[in-house]
Order: sequence, then structure tokens, then C-alpha cells
Amino acid sequence: MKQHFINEVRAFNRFYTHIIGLVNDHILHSEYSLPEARILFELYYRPGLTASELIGMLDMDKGYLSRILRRFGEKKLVGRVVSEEDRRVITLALTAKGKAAFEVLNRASDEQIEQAFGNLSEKDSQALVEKMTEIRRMITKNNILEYK
Amino acid sequence: MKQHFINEVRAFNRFYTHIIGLVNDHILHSEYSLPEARILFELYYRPGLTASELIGMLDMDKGYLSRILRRFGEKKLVGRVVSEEDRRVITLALTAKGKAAFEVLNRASDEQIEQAFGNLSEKDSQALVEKMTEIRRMITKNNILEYK
DNA sequence: GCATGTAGTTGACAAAGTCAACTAATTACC
DNA sequence: GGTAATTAGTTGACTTTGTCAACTACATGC
Repeated sequence: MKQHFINEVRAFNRFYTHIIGLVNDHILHSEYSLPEARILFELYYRPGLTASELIGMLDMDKGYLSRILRRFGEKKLVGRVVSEEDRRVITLALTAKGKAAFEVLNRASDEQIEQAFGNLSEKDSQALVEKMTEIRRMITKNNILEYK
Repeated sequence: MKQHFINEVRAFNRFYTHIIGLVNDHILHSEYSLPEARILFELYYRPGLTASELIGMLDMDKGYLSRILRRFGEKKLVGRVVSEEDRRVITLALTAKGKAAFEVLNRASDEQIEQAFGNLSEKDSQALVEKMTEIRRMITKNNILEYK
């Protein structure tokens, strides 16, 4: 019984890994890497983040992040402002160009999802989303994982 | 409405990407890479596969796979037998040692899932699995994605 | 003020993945 | 049955991605 549960979860994980791969495909074929896209995403929705915060959120190496941010700076995708309160920290935000870049990625992503899930009926789409939401709720509610 | 659907799917994808990351964590800390683990997995359940079949299933570069398989051969994890019918193809199967290695990984994976999902009640576990199964069913049934 | 800690950078390196050229065997087809 | 085209897998050269530790500059505790 317990083992059955584990097996089913694993099967779902494999399955969904594949779906995510398909849906992320456009990023692979864009000029951004997956980590780069995630950084753009976070900065789009939460301008003013610091590098440290990004590191925590995305669980990535700070050296690695530092380099990506430098490149993004050079390409004028993100602005970097030394914090007033603490001159060690740099607050980050997308420039207009950065936002535009993200929006392009985002539209491609929308299309990818539409293509993947598009031929579900209105009713099925709704049912699907409900199940997804429930799964999220169940997992987070049970605190199960410290979801940073 | 449509956009709402897309946004929800995306939110779930991000969420579940994170879960998968946590659950795959043990592989990262094992002596195998994720692709290596996937290869062990496939060969465990489908001995006799050929390299080409693996390439199709795992969608990976043949050169890359070839090297991994060579290492696995050197480490005596997989046996490689030239096919009788077609002497270009090599059929693959885990050795006893390979099976044992997979089983270790697998147990660690079980533990990771138990740790992650373990404090769900029996009832909730069942509900969770049902929703996962339904999602899979909905996605595959609509043939939505050619799930190779 | 000095020891300790933290944010971010840098250099050196290792791991992961890609691409194209190549060998050996097989199939297509005249 | 011989030659062209195809296919399975290998190899070399390379790029990208990610890791680790040392380092600088600033901040904080005491």
C-alpha cells in the first residue's frame, strides 16, 4: 500500500518531468538558458530583489549567478543599484529592454502551453487546473516540504 | 479565461519543478548523474534495449549516451551484446552489479518521497495519487503530447 | 577598533552536453 | 552480386553549465 503510493508518485514525477521538458523546450531554443529565464522571471515579478535573495529562491551558486547578472548588466537587461542602507548589497531590476525580453519569452511559453494543452475542452481545462491546484494545496498545506 | 488557464498551468509547472528537484536531490548526491540514473532505470525495467531505443526514449545525444554506456560497461554495470540479427546494434542489460546499483538508488528515491510526502494521512495520500493519475490520464488521453 | 560575518566577484576547474566526422554493418535497388 | 544510400554506434573537439574556494569590500558585535 505504502509502496503503491510511492510508485504512483514516482510514475507521476517521471511523466510530469517529461511534460515540463516539452513545455520548457522553447527556452532551450531561445537565447537564454533555463536559469537565465528563471532569473528574468523572478526579477520581472519582484523587482528590487538582491542577488542573495535570488540565490535563496533559485537555489543556485552565487558565483554562477554573479556572472549571469554581469552579462545581463552588460546587455542592459537588468539595472544594478547599490543599496543605500548596505553598500554591499545590490538591488536588481529589469530595464525596459529586460522586461521586453522576458515578455517575448513569456509569450513563447504561453504558446507552448496552448499547443500542449490547447485541445482540451473548456470543461476539461477547468478540471485539470482544479486538480493541479489541489495537488499544490495538499503538498504545501501539509507543510511537507519547506517550499522556500 | 484562457489566460487564466495558462497561468495556472505555469504556476503548477514551477511548483512541481521544485518538487521534482527536491525528490531528485538524492541522485545529485549519489555517484550518478540524472541521465545516468534514467538509463539505469530504463535498463532495469526493460533489459535488452538498444542504444538507439534509449536515445529515443530519453531524448539524448547519441555520442553522450555512447560514452555513458562505455563507462557503465567498464564499471561492469551493464552488459553489451552484439545483436545476432544486426551486428551494428548492441543490446544492453544491467548486470547483477548494475541491478544492485539501481536498487540502491531506488531505495534512496523511495525514502526521499516518503520524507517529502510521508506525513500525509492515508486518505490524503490516496486522494493525491488519484489526482495525479487523473492529470496523467487527461493529458495523455487527449493525446495532447506525443509522449514518446 | 578589532574580530567575525556577509554580499558579491573572480579564477580555476569539473561536469554536462553538443556537433560533426568517422567506422562498420545493413539495406535498397539496379 | 555490386555499388549507393542508410543506420548503429564511436570518437574528437568543442561549448555550455555549474561548482568550489579564495578574495574584496563593507557591516556588525562586542
